[in-house]
Amino acid sequence: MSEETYALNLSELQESLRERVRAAAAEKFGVELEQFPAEVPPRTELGDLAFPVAFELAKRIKQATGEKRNPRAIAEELKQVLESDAAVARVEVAGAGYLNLFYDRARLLAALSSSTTEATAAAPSSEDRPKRMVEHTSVNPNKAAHIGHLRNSVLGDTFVRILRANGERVEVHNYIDNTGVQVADVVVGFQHLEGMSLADVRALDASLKEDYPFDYYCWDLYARVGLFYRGGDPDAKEDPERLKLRVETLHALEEGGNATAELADYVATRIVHQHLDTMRRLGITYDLLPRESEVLHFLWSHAFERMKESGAIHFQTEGKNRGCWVMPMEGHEGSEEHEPDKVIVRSNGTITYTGKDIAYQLWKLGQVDLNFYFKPFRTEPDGHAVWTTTSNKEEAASDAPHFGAGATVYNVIDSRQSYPQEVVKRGVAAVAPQVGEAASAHLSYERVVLTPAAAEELGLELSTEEKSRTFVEMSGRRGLGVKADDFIDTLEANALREVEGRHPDIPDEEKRAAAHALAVGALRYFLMKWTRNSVIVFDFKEALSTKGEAGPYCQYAAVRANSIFRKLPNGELENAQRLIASSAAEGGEAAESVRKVFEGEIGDEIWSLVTLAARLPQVLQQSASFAEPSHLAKYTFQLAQAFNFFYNRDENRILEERDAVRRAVLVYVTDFVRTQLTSALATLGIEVPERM
RNA sequence: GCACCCGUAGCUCAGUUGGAUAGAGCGUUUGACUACGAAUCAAAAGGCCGAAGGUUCGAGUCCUUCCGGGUGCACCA
Repeated sequence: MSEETYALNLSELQESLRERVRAAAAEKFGVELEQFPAEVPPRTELGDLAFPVAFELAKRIKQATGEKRNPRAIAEELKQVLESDAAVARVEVAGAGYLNLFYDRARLLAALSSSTTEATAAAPSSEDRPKRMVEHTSVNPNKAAHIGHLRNSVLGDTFVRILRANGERVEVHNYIDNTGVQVADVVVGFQHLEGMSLADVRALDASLKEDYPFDYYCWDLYARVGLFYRGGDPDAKEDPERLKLRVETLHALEEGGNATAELADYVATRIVHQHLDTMRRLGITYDLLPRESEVLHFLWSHAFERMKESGAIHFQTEGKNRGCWVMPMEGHEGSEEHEPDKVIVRSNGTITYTGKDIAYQLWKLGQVDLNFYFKPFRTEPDGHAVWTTTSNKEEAASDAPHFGAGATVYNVIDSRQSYPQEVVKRGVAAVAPQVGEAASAHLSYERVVLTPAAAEELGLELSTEEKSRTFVEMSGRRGLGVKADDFIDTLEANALREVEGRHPDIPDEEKRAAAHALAVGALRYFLMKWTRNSVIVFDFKEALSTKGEAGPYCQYAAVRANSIFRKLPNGELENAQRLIASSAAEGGEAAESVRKVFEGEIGDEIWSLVTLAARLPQVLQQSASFAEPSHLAKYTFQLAQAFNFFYNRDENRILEERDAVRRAVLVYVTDFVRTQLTSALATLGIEVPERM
């Protein structure tokens, strides 16, 4: 390696160059720069890095001294400072005063490989790091998961992977509302519509076929209950008399220790397992499943005390909220119909959803001393243990991990809950000012809706009003939605057909594995390519596509790169790595011959591919700080696209390249790109199959 | 009424914390497979970035107003 140790990756190099600019600005112009941007020029010909800092300096100098200086002249002075860095080959002053830096391509190329292996070797997250709590999925355990739920889970899981890729310590929660209205409704269905006992439901469950499992059964049953409440007319209002069944059932669930609660527990637990099965197909797992029943029984009273002590809530003795414990929401306007205060405990003594949420959030942040009892829920095939909470002390495992006590909390919840989430954040801050609002983040996202065409494909009869709209909302009550398992099945079947056609000779097991990887790639990419606050209008044709901006496109680029290495003689990659490293270390002619490969139009193209691939750590960092996984998805696609462009050039055909140095560079670059691409895809939860 | 989100190519969307000539995919038209894999690539066409002001050396990006769409503002969960 080089005799001088300089930055190993681009962001470190960039930071050290920025430091040089900062120092030079202070020394030469007496200006202290705080934050100033460094950017990637729009085209490689313009350089690898640009500092549009001369404009800012000209302004600051004028402010300080009244002296008017030309930005170009300022840039010229900074130019020399930057050129003295060994990693910088040259600097150009462009346009009105841009400082454009060109890296020493031979040197940087050699430095990149070592930084990559370090960056992609799944940075171990040390125990003493602050813990990031991510809650996602949290699907009501009363029916099969649909595509809208998948957006939540994939978003949450991808964010978890991004945090981990940044070396963060993460704990993943999937909150289980096992005593809520939605579970109660399905119980009403079993008990009152079908006259079933727990034993009957168990027997039914055991008798159901694979293509119509329990969660699908409940999906339909739930829709029937919705219809039942409306007296059989989907457009009618809910009948208060029939709704009494719901209230009674809900009451029994909260009470516990009765047949209705037992039935509910069976339904909820059974469906949680099915949800976990569904999510596991996409590579999604959890550390802890906190259940509402335990939040109510164990956590609430302690959290309630803290809320009262801290003055975050107070008892209302008059007005509309008389008899309630409320939290004032300052800055939120009240009106005739809307009180500015938020009710936490109702006048009948029951707790609102928001109240429970604040309690749970306080626990996540280590602000409630009490701990739950934990027991193992199940172990995934890869050995990952999933835990849950329990009210039964006897069941409690003594070797449970230390859950809770996180430094920050990210809740993946759709944007309609922005206001309740705001209340939770403020509530936590009111109870625990030292934690404040900054510890709570709402990862809000827009929902998945259906095109009218997609809704009709699902067999729904649309009203003329709905047909004229651009989209139709999914509705559990109407039983309208694209079931997650159905959709994954379709994706896998389509992919299997394609693989079958291309590689009829490979073993069936490999075909199925490839089809699965492609289905996951298509689905996860499809759900991740949009920014969080963009509504996904689900269209079958688009969601099933594997062409263009899609997961399989990215996988295909990696597969093609890998297949080159299958055909390369043993040891050629290692030789290429040695050659690049030694040429950079020795300099002189050896380095010159490497530089020559990067000259000209094609050289620029190859170099731009290298710098794009090298940007992965920055993209990961940015995706984490903006909490926006779609940035990573977009980047991954761009990298795949850039590789395909490189790959399709006749001049870049590695196996036919005769020039030893050029061939070594091509091998080295291709290896670097496939490593970064594979790493980016892995962070998106997408695997690269051997063949596809 | 109040708060938040969105308005960019025919369609669906990006646009890197204010930077250089606003980009992709789909769709349309044309071309490239006895292959380092065509789930690919090349090329063409397509734009008053909702409107009007303002701040700035510089605005799709920031501020104000307006227009048009979405979502919240429960003692529901």
